[in-house]
Amino acid sequence: MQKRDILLKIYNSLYNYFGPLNWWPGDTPFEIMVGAIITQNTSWSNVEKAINNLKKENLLEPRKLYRINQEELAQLVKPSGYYNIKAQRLKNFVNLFVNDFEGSAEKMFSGDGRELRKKLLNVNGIGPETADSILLYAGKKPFFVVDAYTKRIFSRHKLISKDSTYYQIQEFFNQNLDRDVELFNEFHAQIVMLGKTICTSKNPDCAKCPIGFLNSE
DNA sequence: TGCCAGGCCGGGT
DNA sequence: ACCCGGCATGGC
Repeated sequence: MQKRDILLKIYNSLYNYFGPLNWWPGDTPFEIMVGAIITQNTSWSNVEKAINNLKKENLLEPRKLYRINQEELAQLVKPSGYYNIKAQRLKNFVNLFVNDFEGSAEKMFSGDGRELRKKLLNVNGIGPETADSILLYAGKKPFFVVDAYTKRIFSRHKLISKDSTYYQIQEFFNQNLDRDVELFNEFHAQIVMLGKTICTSKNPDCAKCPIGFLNSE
C-alpha cells in the first residue's frame, strides 16, 4: 500500500471510530489563538479554566487584552500552569495582533498564510506548532499541525522515525495528503483524541485501537 | 504519590 | 546544529 493510501485509511478509521470532533473548541478566531498559546504543553482541562477566567473578565477581545497589565493577566491564566511566561507570550502575540492588524482576524488572515507564518514565528513564545494551529484553526489556512501525539503515534507505527523534526513530520503529511483545510483540521483533532484516550504514553490499549490494522501490515 | 499534559526559549556544547 | 533545564498547575 502507498503511504498516501495508508494515511487516508488511518484518517477514515479514526473518523469512523470517534465521529466528527468539530475543532477547535473556541467561539472566535481570537479565542482560538489565545487558546493555542495557553495550551502549550498543558492539558486542555487546565486551559479551559484559564479561558473561562478571561471570559468572565470579558478579556477575550484584542484591545482589552492589549491594555491589561501582565501581572494581572498572569493571575487569570494561572490554572494553566507556566502562568508568568504565558502571560508574557500572550502579551507578545496581542501586541502583534493589535499593532500590525488592528486586532482584526480578517486583516490578519487576508493572505495565503506564508508571510503570516514568518511573522508569528518571530513572536517570542510562538513556535511552529502554535503558529500552525493559529493558521489552521483560526485562519482556515492549510497548514498541518504536528504535536507530541502525532510524533508518538506515527513513530510507534514506523511511519516516521522517532527522531524526526517538526518539519520532517509536517512534510510527510504534506506530501501524502491533499492540502485541504477540512481534512487537516479533522485529521489533527482525531490524532489528539486517539493520543488522549487510547494511544497514551503510559498504557497504550492497542486492542482497542481503531488503527490497529497497522500492526499487521 | 509521581508522572504527565495539544511547547518554546535561552544558554551551553 | 543539537541538547537540556526551566517554566507550573491540576488530574489520574
